[in-house]
Amino acid sequence: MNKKDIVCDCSVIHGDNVEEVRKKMPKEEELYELADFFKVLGDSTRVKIMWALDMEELCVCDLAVLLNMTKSAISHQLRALREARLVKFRKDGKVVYYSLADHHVRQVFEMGYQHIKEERENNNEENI
Amino acid sequence: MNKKDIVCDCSVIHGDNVEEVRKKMPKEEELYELADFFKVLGDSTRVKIMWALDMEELCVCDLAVLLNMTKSAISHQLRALREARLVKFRKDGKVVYYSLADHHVRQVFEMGYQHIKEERENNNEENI
DNA sequence: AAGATGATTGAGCAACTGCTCAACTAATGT
DNA sequence: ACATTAGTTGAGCAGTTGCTCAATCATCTT
Repeated sequence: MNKKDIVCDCSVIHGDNVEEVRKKMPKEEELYELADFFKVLGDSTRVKIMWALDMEELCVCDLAVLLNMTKSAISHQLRALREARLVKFRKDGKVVYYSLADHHVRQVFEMGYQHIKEERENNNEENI
Repeated sequence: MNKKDIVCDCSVIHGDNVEEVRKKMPKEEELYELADFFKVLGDSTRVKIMWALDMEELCVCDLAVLLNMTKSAISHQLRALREARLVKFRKDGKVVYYSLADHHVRQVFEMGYQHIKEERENNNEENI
């Protein structure tokens, strides 16, 4: 009955709420996947790459020049983006062209951008 | 004129595209902020907390019980969420109640969830 | 005032991340 | 065949992150 006191050093305060939420929560596995999805977007280099690819299909070299980084560094990050299925690529001779995998991602992306934009505006007012 | 060969060891392949993209890119500062925003969501514990708070206002203790973690661990993560302005809180006596700060966040959240759901379905087909 | 409890905090440690460097593959051109 | 160039990869290192533990704060109860 006392499934609470395994780790937490407190008496249950709102047991009913907790149980209700527990029932409605998505599967552990899905939440991990969701966190991983955001984790991939949670790096400034990858954000820049994604933003660039949102505008134009580009090769590794282009991205390296654009972001002033080595091809190696870019390639490592592209790997993460590939594995997360956020970008796709095509080969043409020696050159590998990358582009966004998915319109969905762009939406999440732009919504996040909108959010921080609004945050900025709210901070600038600073008096309500 | 040769702003390219600072770091990258390759001749510019699509210089025009690169310059075009460079012009259109948001400010460095904003991209960092955007990455930080996603970084905060990019952890399974924080995702769980956010998901729980999306359903119900909860206190630290509730969250600790729900996720079977110490109050300390939860509190540390709530701090990150607070600083990123993703959650807000109110105090009632000793108890601190947390809830989502913003409807925006929920949207990003749910869109991300939808994305990984679709990914899963596509993977299950595996033959087109 | 003293004790109990919810919550926060800082130090410290193990695990993870992002870059560099060097080695490598693959395709092109001579 | 050889050199060149676009891209990938693995090891290694510095910096970051998420948890634990102990101490502390804040509020309620007695």
